[in-house]
Amino acid sequence: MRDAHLQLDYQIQRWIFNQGWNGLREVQAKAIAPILSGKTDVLISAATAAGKTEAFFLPACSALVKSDNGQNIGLYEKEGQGNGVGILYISPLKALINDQYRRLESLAELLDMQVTPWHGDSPRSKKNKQKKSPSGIILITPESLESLLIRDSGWVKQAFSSLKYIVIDEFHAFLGSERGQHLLSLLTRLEHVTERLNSPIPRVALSATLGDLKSVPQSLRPNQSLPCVIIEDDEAKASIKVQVKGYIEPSQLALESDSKKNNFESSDSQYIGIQHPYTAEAQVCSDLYRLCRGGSHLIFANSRKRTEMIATELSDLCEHNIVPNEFFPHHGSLSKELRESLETRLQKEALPTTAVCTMTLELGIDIGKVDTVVQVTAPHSVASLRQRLGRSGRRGGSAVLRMLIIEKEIDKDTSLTDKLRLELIQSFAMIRLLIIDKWFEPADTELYHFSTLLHQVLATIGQWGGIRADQLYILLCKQGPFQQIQPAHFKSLLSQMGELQLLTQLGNNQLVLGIVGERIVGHYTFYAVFKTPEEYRIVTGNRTLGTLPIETMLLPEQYIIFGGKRWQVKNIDMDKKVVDVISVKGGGKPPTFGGGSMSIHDRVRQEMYEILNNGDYRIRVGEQHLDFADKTARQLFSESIDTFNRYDLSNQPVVDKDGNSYIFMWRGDKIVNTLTALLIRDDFTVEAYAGVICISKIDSFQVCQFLQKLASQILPTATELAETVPFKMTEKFDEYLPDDLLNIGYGAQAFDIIGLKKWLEDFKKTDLGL
DNA sequence: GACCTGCTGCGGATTG
Repeated sequence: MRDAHLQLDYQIQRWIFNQGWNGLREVQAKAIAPILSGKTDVLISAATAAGKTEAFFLPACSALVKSDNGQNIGLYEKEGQGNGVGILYISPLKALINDQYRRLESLAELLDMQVTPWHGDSPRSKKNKQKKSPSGIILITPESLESLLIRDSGWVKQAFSSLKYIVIDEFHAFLGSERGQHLLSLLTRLEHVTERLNSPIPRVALSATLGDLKSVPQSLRPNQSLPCVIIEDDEAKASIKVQVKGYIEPSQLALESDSKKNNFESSDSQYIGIQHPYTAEAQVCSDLYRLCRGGSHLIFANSRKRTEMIATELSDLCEHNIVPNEFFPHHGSLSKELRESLETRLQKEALPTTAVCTMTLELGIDIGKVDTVVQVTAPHSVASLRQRLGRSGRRGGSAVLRMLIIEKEIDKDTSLTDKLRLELIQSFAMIRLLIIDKWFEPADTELYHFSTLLHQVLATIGQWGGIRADQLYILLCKQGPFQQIQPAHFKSLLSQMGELQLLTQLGNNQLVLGIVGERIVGHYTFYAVFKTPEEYRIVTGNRTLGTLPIETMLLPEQYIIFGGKRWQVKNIDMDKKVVDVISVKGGGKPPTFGGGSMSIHDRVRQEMYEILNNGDYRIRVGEQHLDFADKTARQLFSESIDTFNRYDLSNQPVVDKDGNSYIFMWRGDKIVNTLTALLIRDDFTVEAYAGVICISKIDSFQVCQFLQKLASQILPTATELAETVPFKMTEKFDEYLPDDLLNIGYGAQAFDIIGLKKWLEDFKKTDLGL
């Protein structure tokens, strides 16, 4: 293995030597032979910054150089043509393509190889050069590849006819999503147009470490026409340090009496900011200021709204204390300029910098390592917690994670779910699953993706002009990734598309685009398969601050927080989708951002039950119990345990309170959704929050009777249950789907009938006292 | 009581 690099082209060995590297990393050495062979797919799974991209590009470029030596180069140059593109690199982010382009420059120059960044913002000149003379490496997004296939498939056929490798960066970011399904379909269509279905182009997937590696090759190439070699990074993991800090939000009553007495800065508060009533949020910001100032940190705040509030508060604290600001927000609605200036500042490491961010800084973009990662409010999944934690741990030091959790002070009005401190318990559960079990949520690769299938039908017809239904089915569902789609589903889809004039069938059985289909495919927003809310541009003077998805009504004179500062709305142009704002000092109420529902995994909820049932969240290390909670978090935990025991939740899943019944399933949202939908179907008044189902004005005896009855019945299928749900359109092209497919797709995504069945069987046993 | 990603062709203004 130590001499693995000797298999590489001499010039590439020289390049490695010139980098001053101390030999190749483990994954880099292990990847050389399978990639050079060019006969298999390869999955390279390694932690961030383990040199995955070089692990691919060094052997791949080596293979490219060798096959080019002395062959036809003179002839092609004379004709003004290249000898075809050798490597197609696909990335989920434009920013990653730009990073990668910079990193490849020196190697490409040495090998005299053309490298072309190809996305919506990359220069037309570079694309034109590549168009004239296709060769070397293209770095592209799935959407740009779609546009090439539809608008210029003749060129694609010619330019990619001798393609040697397709490499997909950040493969885990695609896995299981609509966009991932789109990508796989694009790759099949590419093999089809270049007549390579029988001699497949090797696919190389680069990914952060994944849960179940064995299942990934199936996802990388659903038709299994090439084997796959898995290369894993075994390098020792750094240690992790975790702390959970609890905060108590004073009840409304306490706040009111506080403000009457006018003692805003109460005695135990270390709050050092602008005078306003004590809130847990203010205490959180005060602690963040103290913990983060002077270092380099990431604060994940879960929503853009909270991200803005915290970033603004921290900047205000800097101003108040007359020190330079070092806290900046980073999220998807901020302009590219604001985001990039922060990314550059983090990268340079010259000034202490803390980014308050959403998942925009979770993956991809190179910002180096930071001192610590802070999570404010519980993360939505163990997988994202893990990815965020991976950003911490400079110079081989331990990764440091702080979790700040706010729970409400208990008074007479406190709800049962609030008393259980479920957000805190969820945080504990996620930390334990990550550290003890080394578990995180797998991607759901069982979904149908009908919306994306409809998109691909339109795109493929757009690409070929006309195609027969049976050819379309074979291409997309047999050779391509839509392997779960039955011919009957496909027929139903096509006839609905015909009725809506998305397509038309000609006399010779060719399907062509209909009037509506032409309009959809012709519009530039067609290429992406994912849905985006309407965005308004936020403008002050001549400067665009960024964009904001507007779901609730925004009014003139209203105050908003944006880009870490306060603004007042002056004018709203509905046609141009522009909001004019002016900078203001002083308070304001931000608008609400979007809706949506979380999906907590089964295993997280079961771990929460285990913690409460055992009365212990600590991590056992040998004889010791490691307590990662601070004093307030411990107090909140003991309140939770009190409530858990008072209602006998260990044995009793249904309890009465204030005339309502609560069902504690301790299961994931799919199973909770399933029972909720069944209760609604049978006319109960139901609300589900944090995995707890509340049924209004009914006693637990009646609920138990209903559950008993349900346990002995044959449950409806997920599709049948979906028929009872009024609003099911979640994806971009759902509005064109026939009802039967919409129900199948929604049912598979939202419900888990088997999971509910198992829970009901357990319930039956406990309820009968068995 | 959630987040993120991406996209064309062309007309007009500006610059070398």
